[in-house]
Amino acid sequence: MTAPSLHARILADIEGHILSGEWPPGHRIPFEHELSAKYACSRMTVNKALTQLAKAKLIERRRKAGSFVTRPPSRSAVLDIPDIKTEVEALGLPYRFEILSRRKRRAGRDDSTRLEGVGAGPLLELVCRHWAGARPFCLEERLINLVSAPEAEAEPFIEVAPGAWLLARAPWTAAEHRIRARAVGKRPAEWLGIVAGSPGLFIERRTWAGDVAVTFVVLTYPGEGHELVARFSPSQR
Amino acid sequence: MTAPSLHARILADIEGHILSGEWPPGHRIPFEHELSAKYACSRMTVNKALTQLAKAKLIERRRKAGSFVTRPPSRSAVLDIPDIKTEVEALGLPYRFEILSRRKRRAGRDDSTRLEGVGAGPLLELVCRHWAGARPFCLEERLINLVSAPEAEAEPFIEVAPGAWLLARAPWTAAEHRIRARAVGKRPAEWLGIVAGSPGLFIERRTWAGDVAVTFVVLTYPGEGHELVARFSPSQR
DNA sequence: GAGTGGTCTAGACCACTGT
DNA sequence: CAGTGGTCTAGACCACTCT
Repeated sequence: MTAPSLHARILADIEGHILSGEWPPGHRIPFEHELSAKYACSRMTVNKALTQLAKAKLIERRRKAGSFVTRPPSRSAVLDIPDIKTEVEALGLPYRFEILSRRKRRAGRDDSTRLEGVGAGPLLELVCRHWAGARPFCLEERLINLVSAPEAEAEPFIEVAPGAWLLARAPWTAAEHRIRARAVGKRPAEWLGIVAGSPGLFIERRTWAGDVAVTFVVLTYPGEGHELVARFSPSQR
Repeated sequence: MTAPSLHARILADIEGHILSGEWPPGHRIPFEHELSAKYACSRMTVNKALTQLAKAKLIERRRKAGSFVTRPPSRSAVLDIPDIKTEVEALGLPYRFEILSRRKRRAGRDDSTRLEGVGAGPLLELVCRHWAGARPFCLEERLINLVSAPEAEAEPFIEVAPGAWLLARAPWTAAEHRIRARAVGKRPAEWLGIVAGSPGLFIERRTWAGDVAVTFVVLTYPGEGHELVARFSPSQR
C-alpha cells in the first residue's frame, strides 16, 4: 500500500463527511484557507481536491460565500435514474405508492449472491407498487440490509417510499445497475395489471456503503412504456 | 462568452486532435515541458489538462516514456457497451456476422427524428445479424450518415462489422443511449430465430461528431439472454 | 543513469459576489 | 469593499521506468 497523495486524502475525508451524512446538503464546508491550515499544506493542494469534488457535483462553490454540500448525490449516477415519484410527476400524472408485502428475516446464503457484501444479519424484504394515475407504473421488490439502515425496521413507509427514504437516510458510495428485458411473471403481472409473459424492463440496482451492502432492488416496468436514457460525452467539462 | 481558462483550452486542443483521429491510438502526445513551451505557461497548467485527460482515459501516462493516446474512446462510454464481437468472444463462442440488407438513399424528414442532426444528405441503411456459435446473438439495424463517413459507401463490411468499422473510422464526441424492453416484431423475430412477441432488449444508440449526426443504430437482443451492467461510484479516483 | 510524470509550495493577481 | 474561489507561476523534490 503506497501512501495516497495528500489531495486524495483530503478528497476522501470530505467525501466521507458528506456520504456519511455528517455534512448534510446545504452544509458549508471549511474554506480553502482553513483546510490548508488544517492539513498544513498550500491552498493549491486543497483546491485540487475541492475542484474535483465540485466536478463530481458533491459540492457547489460560490465565490465570497464558500463551498456547500449539494443535494443527494444519487442524481449524478451513471444512469440518471430519477426518483420514481419525480418520474411519474414529470409525466403530469398523480403519484402514489403502496406497500404490498413486508417481512423481516435473516439473510440466507441465497441472499449473499443477490446482495454481495451482506452478512448474516437481519434483512427487510419489501414489495411496493407505484402508481401513475389509475395505472400501475412500476413494481419494486427490495431487500434492505438492516445492519446498514437499522431505522428502516421502525419506518412504516407511508409518507415516503423505500427508495426515497433510503436515499435520504442511508448514503451509498457505490452502485451497480443491471438492465434486462424479460417476460413478466404471473404474480408481478397481476400486480401490474398486465398479461403474464408480456415483456418487461427489469432494472436491478445494488448499492453499497464502503464494502457493506445497503440495498438490492428490482424494479419491473411494464414493457413499451418505459425507457432509460443515458447521454455521454468524453472528459465532460 | 467569457474567455475559457488556459488549461481548458489545452485540454480542448488535445481532445480535438484525438477525437479527429489526427492523433491515433498509441500516438505519443508532446511532453509536458514541450506543451508548456508551446503555450508559454508553467508545467502545472499543462499538467492540469493532461491529468484530466488521463482520468477520462483518453490518454495513458507512463513515467519516462510519455503520454499516449489510448485505444478507441468508446469503452469509456457511460454504459460500457462493448463491441459485439468482444462480447460474444467473452462468452467463449465463435463470432460471425452477416449483412442481411443494404440500401443507399436520401434522408427524408422521418430520418431527422431518428437521427437528429442529419441534413438531407445520403444515408446508408444496413441490417446486420450477429451470431454467437450456431445461434443468432443480436440484430443490428443501422443508419450511417454518409456526409460524416463517406468511405462507408465503398466498404463491403465483410471483414469488419459496421459498428467496429465506424468506431475506428468515424470518431464521435457525444452519444446517447436509450434502452427499452419491447415485444420483438415478426421480421426481427424470424431473423433472430425466436417467437414473435417474445421480449427483447432494445438498445438505441445515436452518436454525433460535434453537431453532425454520425450514426443511429438499434440493437435487438432476444430477451432473457442479455443484460447491461453499469457500475458507478462518485468522484472516481 | 537520465528523463519523465506526480506532487507540492508559497506566493500572486483577478473576477465575482455578498454585505 | 472585503473575502472567497479561479487560475497561474516558477520553482522544487521524488518515484518510477525505460534504456
